[in-house]
Amino acid sequence: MTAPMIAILDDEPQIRRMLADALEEAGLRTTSFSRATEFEAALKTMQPDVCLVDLGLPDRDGLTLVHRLALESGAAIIIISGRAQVQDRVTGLELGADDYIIKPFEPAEVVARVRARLRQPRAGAARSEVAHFNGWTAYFDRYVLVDETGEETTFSHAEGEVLRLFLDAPKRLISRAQMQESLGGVAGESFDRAMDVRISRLRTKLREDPKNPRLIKTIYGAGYIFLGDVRWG
Amino acid sequence: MTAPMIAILDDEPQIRRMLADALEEAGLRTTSFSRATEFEAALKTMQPDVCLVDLGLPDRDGLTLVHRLALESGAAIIIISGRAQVQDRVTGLELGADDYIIKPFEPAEVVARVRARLRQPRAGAARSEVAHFNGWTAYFDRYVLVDETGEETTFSHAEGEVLRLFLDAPKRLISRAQMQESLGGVAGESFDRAMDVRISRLRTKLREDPKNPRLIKTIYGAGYIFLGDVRWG
DNA sequence: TCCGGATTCTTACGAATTGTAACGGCCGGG
DNA sequence: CCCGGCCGTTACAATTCGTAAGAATCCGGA
Repeated sequence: MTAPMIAILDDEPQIRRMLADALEEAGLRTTSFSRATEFEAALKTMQPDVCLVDLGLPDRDGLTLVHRLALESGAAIIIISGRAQVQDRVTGLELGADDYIIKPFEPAEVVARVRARLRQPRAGAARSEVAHFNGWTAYFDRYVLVDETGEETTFSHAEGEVLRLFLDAPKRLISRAQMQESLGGVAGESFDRAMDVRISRLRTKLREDPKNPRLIKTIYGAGYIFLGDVRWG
Repeated sequence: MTAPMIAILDDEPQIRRMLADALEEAGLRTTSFSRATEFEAALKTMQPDVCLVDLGLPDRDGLTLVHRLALESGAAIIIISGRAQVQDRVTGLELGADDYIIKPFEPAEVVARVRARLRQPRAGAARSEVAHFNGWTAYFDRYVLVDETGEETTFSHAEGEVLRLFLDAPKRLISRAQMQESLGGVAGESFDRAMDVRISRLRTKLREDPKNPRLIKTIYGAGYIFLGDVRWG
């Protein structure tokens, strides 16, 4: 497991230095850029986990850059800026930044905020279509489920939706309402039964013992919990 | 598609109001709490997407609460605090908060920061909920109770609520009133009987001798005491 | 010690929730 | 047009859990 990579974009050398020192001391890797063009070129080959971006760049409008980053890269974005107005902060965040730090800043706080970003699972990082859990492997692109002996079963689209929901939030209660929402059903009505059936079918494919389900657990009156150690990729 | 739910915890009514107004105007749902105990009780049934937590609470240490939240709930946590020292911010963030806003704040910025949190996919906080006591092991995530010989019994959600209450406060008197509150029952009514039944069923699963209960002791006219050496984890 | 009222325990029952088998409509490929 | 898989619906079984009711227990006062 290599250390997370933090990209720094700032035109003032001493600020780059200060940030890089603090972050590296915290056990993170860094790369610094002084101009947006360099930075963008580097992004084609590099995938940083967090980008620290100064808004006051000479060669490009910082906010546009932030917006593009937010849309295209999977990295978390932290703006570092001398512009302290509330309106600046709001627009920065609305354009997709994850945090906004005002100059002058304390390196320790920057490190803490970077760490907070690293705790989040990365969003855009091209989500894998393969998940492993408790001896099973699910290939969502092929709609195939493989058990530990290598035997294959296919699952349908509807079953896959439910399975993905579980694998995205393992060991957490998923309420019926949440499930309906995710599965695009209209509340109330007899859609409840449809959901039950989906889950029932999925349980069958996972060879669950009806009396003692190990993976998909029902919480009466509340929802479901998927117990399983999930690893994507 | 229901709007995301934001939980607000602050002891000052006017701040709660200000936050709730701003967030609701932005199309989000809110629930407010003035005390940590209320808040924690509500979390058992509710799953907010973001929690706004004031650190200066009268009835509990805010940082401890934040730490527990970060470990156990999947929600994003934003601290709102009057304490403006860098050190405060760093420890808050290190303990698991996702953001740290200093009072006095601009509602617009809070909304923008909440939105930034909502853009992230929720992390799957897999808390291991295991407690050992007197030869028994309770797995709350699996709703399973294992005795010293390894034999398994499942317990229901309602039973689990009671058991958790006991394990959280061993060797302490738990009054009926407290129990009703924690179990979400409305006072008065005939909910008393329901509680009796829950405890009765739990006693059966724990193989208590009705004449001589070793674990769940009744204090006539007062409540119950759970005797048992509890170790979590 | 004995008695009576209050409190708590347990059993039985029924309403609500959830599981699953069976049926039938829909759709795409021969 | 037929066939087969997918998927929602229906119907009925199984589980959970609150309520009612009677039994058991506790405690203070005679």
